[in-house]
Amino acid sequence: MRLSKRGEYGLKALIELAANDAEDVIRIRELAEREQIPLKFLEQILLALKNAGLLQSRRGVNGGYYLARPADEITLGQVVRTLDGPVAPIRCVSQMAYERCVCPDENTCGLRLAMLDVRNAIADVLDHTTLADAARRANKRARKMRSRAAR
Amino acid sequence: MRLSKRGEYGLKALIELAANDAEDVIRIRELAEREQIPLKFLEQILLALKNAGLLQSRRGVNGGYYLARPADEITLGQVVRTLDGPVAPIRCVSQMAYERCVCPDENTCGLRLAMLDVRNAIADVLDHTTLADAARRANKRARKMRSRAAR
DNA sequence: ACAATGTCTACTATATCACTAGGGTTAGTG
DNA sequence: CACTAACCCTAGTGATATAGTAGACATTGT
Repeated sequence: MRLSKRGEYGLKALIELAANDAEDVIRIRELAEREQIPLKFLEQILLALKNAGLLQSRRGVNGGYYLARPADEITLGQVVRTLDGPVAPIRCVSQMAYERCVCPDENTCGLRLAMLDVRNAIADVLDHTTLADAARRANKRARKMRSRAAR
Repeated sequence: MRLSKRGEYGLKALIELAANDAEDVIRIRELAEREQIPLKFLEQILLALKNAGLLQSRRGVNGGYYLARPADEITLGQVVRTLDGPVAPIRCVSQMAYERCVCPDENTCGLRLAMLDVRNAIADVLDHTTLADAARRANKRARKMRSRAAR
């Protein structure tokens, strides 16, 4: 049930991009430093995200990355599936990578039915939380902390 | 986000045990054949489950395994945690294996807050589904199919 | 005694993870 | 035009986890 570092780093970077009021690019190095991510590893991750159509980039001097779509149109689910593959705990309940299992009848397999619930619970959260949501929640909390500190 | 074969086999075996009206033992070999699980691998798994207090066994002739508690008092969560470790996608939201992450403030980390939702969603299902539930759902469906076929 | 069962530990092949390395391409700047 | 700053792409690598196999040992019923 684990999110890989790949997934973790990718999400962090995208949330950072979402927080950084859209449309101005950010360099990989910048993101890597802010989030403490190995630079070359992050390169690969952002590239994969770009090839999946979630990011766009500008090359050369003053280059960098920016979100391919508005932050509230990119869900965490899309990101996780791109970087970590299927969200389902077992293949026979996966939408994106279904594979029949060995049990004689899928509809009478207690394990499968339970894991289907798990898959749906995970997908529900991941597919209904956008980068904008994640960025907003972070900022809201941060603002609350700052105003408390200011008193 | 994946359940290992270890976890899968363990759950299948326990659900099978739960379905097999309690208190009479089942041999490892029996379980392995019914569920198509490599015998020696299943041995290890059941042993781990026993050491975790979820199973009990009788040795020697007519030996075998049986549930340490009633099937409606063992949750899938207990099994998964025993065989696959923490249910949380990242350590910093884990109950059983918490570990601080690198972000400066855990309460303003957008990723962490989202993953906390995911963890809770998973735990909700796993900790509220018992072996009895899983076994019952399987049987119910099976009965429905049989009665439909009988008509 | 012996056969059928669970117990325990060690080993192994393969895959996956988390990177690192390094060369290539594009685009501004002096 | 040369140079440099950025992204692009592929290959390699060491460590760890996964999914088993193997085999000796312990217990119990007949």
